[in-house]
Amino acid sequence: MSDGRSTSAYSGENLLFLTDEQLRQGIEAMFFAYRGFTADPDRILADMAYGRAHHRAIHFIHRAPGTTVNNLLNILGVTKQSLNRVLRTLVAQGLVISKVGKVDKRERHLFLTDEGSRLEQTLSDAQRARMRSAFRDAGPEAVAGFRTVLEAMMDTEMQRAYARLKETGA
Amino acid sequence: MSDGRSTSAYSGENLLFLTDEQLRQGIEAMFFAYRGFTADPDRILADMAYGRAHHRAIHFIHRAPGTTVNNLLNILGVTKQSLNRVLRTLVAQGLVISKVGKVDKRERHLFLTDEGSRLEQTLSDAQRARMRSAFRDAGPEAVAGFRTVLEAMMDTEMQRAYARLKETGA
DNA sequence: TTGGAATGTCAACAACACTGACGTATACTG
DNA sequence: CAGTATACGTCAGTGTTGTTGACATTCCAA
Repeated sequence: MSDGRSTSAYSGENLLFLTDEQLRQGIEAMFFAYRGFTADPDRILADMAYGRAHHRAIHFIHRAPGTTVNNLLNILGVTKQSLNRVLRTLVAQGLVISKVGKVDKRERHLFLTDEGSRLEQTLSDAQRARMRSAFRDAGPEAVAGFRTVLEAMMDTEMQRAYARLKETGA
Repeated sequence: MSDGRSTSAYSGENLLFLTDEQLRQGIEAMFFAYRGFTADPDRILADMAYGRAHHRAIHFIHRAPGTTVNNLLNILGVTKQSLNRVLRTLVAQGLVISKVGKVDKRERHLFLTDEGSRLEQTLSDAQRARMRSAFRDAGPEAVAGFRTVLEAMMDTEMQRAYARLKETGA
């Protein structure tokens, strides 16, 4: 280990960034960063009767207005019972509207009300502020690398979902 | 917004990577990637009576053998009662040993048993495999950027905890 | 030595995920 | 048209993980 060439760290090209120690640091960085990532919205939601699950639903309904329940289910990766519990309270509190589909009446299309939009704005402002600060500190090249690694870390279905969302927003 | 210079996208240097759209993509990338990040250990743990909290405890006990409950508490960012429940089951199942401190008998020092180490190995192998694959696909520069952004996204206390862990492992 | 701070444990409760089962309305297909 | 599949909602039960509150033990300092 003290040699520097005996660890298979060099094999044609420099693979030092793939040592177990580097991977472990990446894992721990991911853990700590995700805590920061959710900290601000969590604080805001703690005062209301909502939690992280509500935030996620609100985020993606804002992102893709008119999305169906099934679509949201696939994006969020939870069971319909779990999503339904969240959605039920959001509709009851007047943050979300559920409209029967016109072409397919089995479907329900989801929209944020004005009040729902306001909450979404408050939450995403807080989360964006932290992301912006982190991006600014790190610089554009680091940000590009950040995104590249994250995409590579997703399951392939999620890569597709992510790519679809990217397109509709750009 | 259609001008190209009116959006403050250019102000001395190129700040296009700080648009709300870019930030939103970063947020969603973080969300989807974290799901992938935890998916493999979660699958393994689902078959046992353990969950993600057990994984985290095992990870950091492995990382810093002999750590106290209080120390672990600060790293994990949960209440001591929450951690205690997890530790209790791990001790009961013989994965973790809790030793009364010699200099301060109030403290409990935590260690993995052989069986605990085996589980840790299984879990981290799975998680590392995904991380390694993502790192390899993305390349060393992207990985450096990834780490830079994640560090900037942490709370300052967590940055310190992360830095301390980095030192003890390198 | 006594009172407060630190450390850890036990108990009860809330949030949010899961499975399984069922019901209703609508769409599709032979 | 009959039968099947799909989309959505709901009830009931369970498990993990977080929370607060109450409490015991140990240490330390006034």
